[in-house]
Amino acid sequence: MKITETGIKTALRQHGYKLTRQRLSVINAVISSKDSLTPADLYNRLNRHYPDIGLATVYRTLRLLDEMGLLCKLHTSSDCNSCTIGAPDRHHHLICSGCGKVIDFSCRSMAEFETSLAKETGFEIKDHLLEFTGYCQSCRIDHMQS
Amino acid sequence: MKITETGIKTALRQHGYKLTRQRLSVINAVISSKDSLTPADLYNRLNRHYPDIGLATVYRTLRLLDEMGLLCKLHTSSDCNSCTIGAPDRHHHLICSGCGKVIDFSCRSMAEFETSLAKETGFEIKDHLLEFTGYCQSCRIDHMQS
DNA sequence: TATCTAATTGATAATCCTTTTCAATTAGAT
DNA sequence: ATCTAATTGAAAAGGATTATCAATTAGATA
Repeated sequence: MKITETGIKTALRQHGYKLTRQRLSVINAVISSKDSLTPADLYNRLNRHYPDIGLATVYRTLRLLDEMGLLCKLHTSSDCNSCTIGAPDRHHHLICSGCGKVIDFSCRSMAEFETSLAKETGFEIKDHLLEFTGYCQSCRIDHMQS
Repeated sequence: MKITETGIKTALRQHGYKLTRQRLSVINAVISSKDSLTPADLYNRLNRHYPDIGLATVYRTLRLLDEMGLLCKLHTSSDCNSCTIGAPDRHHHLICSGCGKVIDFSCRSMAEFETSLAKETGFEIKDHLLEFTGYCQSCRIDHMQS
């Protein structure tokens, strides 16, 4: 299920949070980005068109999204605080080491794997995090040419 | 392949690093712990028996282990800086949300899955990170009793 | 629409966590 | 035993995140 601006607005209202200009601009920046963003990335990007936004508000809005289960944090080798929009309870990402692009993928066999792993180990699995890193198609070509 | 104190000593020598009391104590603390430890955890634990060790040395030793490819960082929901000994290039962990215990597991089918995913998406996969969180066998029992 | 109130904001200070600096110490070569 | 460069601990510096607080504002109410 894709998360839209409308969906997030609804979620904010349902949680009793106000729809402010600042929150909406942060949310739109996260939604419209193809790659993952750190709080500082977001702040810099927003500042170009909206010079008065505060860094604290960026952090606060991200925390809000996180609380509502609409933010997904990535954990690449270099950075653990960048994020994308998305339900964080099941992470399935391809992250390009070249350009930072994030590709979601679905994995039907994961549930099955989880079940057999739980049976083997006696572990009650509640969540998982699965991220592949490497080079996306266009970055592979760039690599070959250089 | 299990990583031992002897193995790490050899690695230090091969990289031209000196075998100091401080390094060995940090390394032993990481090796002997069943759950993952943050730098501060390590520092506090070491301080009990070795009051003069500096926090900076703990950080420096962890970085050294990381450089040599002997440290594996975990990324649980609450914390991204705890670590265990182990090759970090292929993460396969079960992490107990109750007691923090970390269980390694092997996954034969992952390579196969990786191949088909690469074919589907054109992505050249270099690394992955896979962590399951939940409750280990003994914590499940604790939960039921309480 | 005007008014009201509590939530929200930006700026700044405070609080982490981590790295750097530097003089003193020490491992390991000779 | 001596020497030298690596290593150390303490403290300062740096960076990221959170808390504080007066001013502003969203959204409810009349």
